[in-house]
Amino acid sequence: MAVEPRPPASPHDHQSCISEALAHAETVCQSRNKRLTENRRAVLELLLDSHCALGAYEILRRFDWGGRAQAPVQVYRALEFLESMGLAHRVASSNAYVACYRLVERHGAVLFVCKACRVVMECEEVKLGSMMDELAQQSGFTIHTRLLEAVGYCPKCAGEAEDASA
Amino acid sequence: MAVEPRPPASPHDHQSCISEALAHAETVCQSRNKRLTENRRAVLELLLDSHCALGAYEILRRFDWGGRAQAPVQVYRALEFLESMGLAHRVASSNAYVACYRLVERHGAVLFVCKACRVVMECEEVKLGSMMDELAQQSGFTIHTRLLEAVGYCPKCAGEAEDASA
DNA sequence: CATCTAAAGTTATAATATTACATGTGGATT
DNA sequence: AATCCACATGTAATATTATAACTTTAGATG
Repeated sequence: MAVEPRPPASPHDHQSCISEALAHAETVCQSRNKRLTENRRAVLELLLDSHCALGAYEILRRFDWGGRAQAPVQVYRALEFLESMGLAHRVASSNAYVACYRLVERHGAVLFVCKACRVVMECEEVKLGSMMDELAQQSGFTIHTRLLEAVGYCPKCAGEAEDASA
Repeated sequence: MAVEPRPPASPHDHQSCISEALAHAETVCQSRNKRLTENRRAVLELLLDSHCALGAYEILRRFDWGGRAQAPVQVYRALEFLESMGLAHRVASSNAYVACYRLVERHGAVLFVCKACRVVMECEEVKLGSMMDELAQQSGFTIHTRLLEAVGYCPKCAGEAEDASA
């Protein structure tokens, strides 16, 4: 259960990080016989751009509507699709959405959400997930989806908070 | 990390379960020098009544306003207070709120939320919590709050789903 | 009683999400 | 190519969830 190799707070080749994620998205969709349409792709790109949790209406505002009316429902539809493909995650603690940069199909995730800059760091949830399954089994509960989040400060923002108080 | 001794799906003495929780609430508030006012207590009682996740507006509708205007903000204020005291939890997966029946101060929780009947079963999160802490530490993240939920079917509703399909 | 603070009251509005129905589009089938 | 179908999009309206700003009240304390 190691931390992902590409923590957003540290420097990385963001362009290739994005293009790899997009290529992966294409693959995932093809393999499941779904279409990564223009809208869906555009929303994914918007999300991929920032490593941050964005609200649906923030996406809506940034979206290039090309003359069409701004329609929340379009954004939500794209998000729902991306989630179902494992290409984005809902950040329940802040009613927001974040792109997934991991090139892994069908996975759960632990999300570490920074209160200050909204960056989201994603980790594997294999061990945590199976522990929850165990707990569930003990009580006869049937799990469909798991939600694992922590809210706090990313390394960068934690450091800045320290500086300010010093 | 055993399942709580009072799983809501199984029969229990609900009256004493409620009154114990209320007594505990009084104690907690006193020990922290906070007031469990009428409003706060009334919202807590509403929640305690059902073992279920209720939306804020559901609480608002069930609330006895005694001639006053129905005000969402009052409900949210009470909920915020109860949460801060560890007497209720926000159910992030469904934007709802549930009473806490555990007589333990200042605790995290794993919530198992039934999609069908909305019952919430709460477990300790000690082990899961410390695993998350470990993960966080590895990546330099500072955790303030954790969110651990599973959505699925409680034993009762899972059974019914089986019956229906049989 | 004067004063201070936490809580409640009131009104308005912001932010998030969904429903319903019409229209378009790409791919398979004939 | 014409037809059909499933899926995706377009559009409008509305439901649901949450907060902001400001006033008034109630409880504690000197």
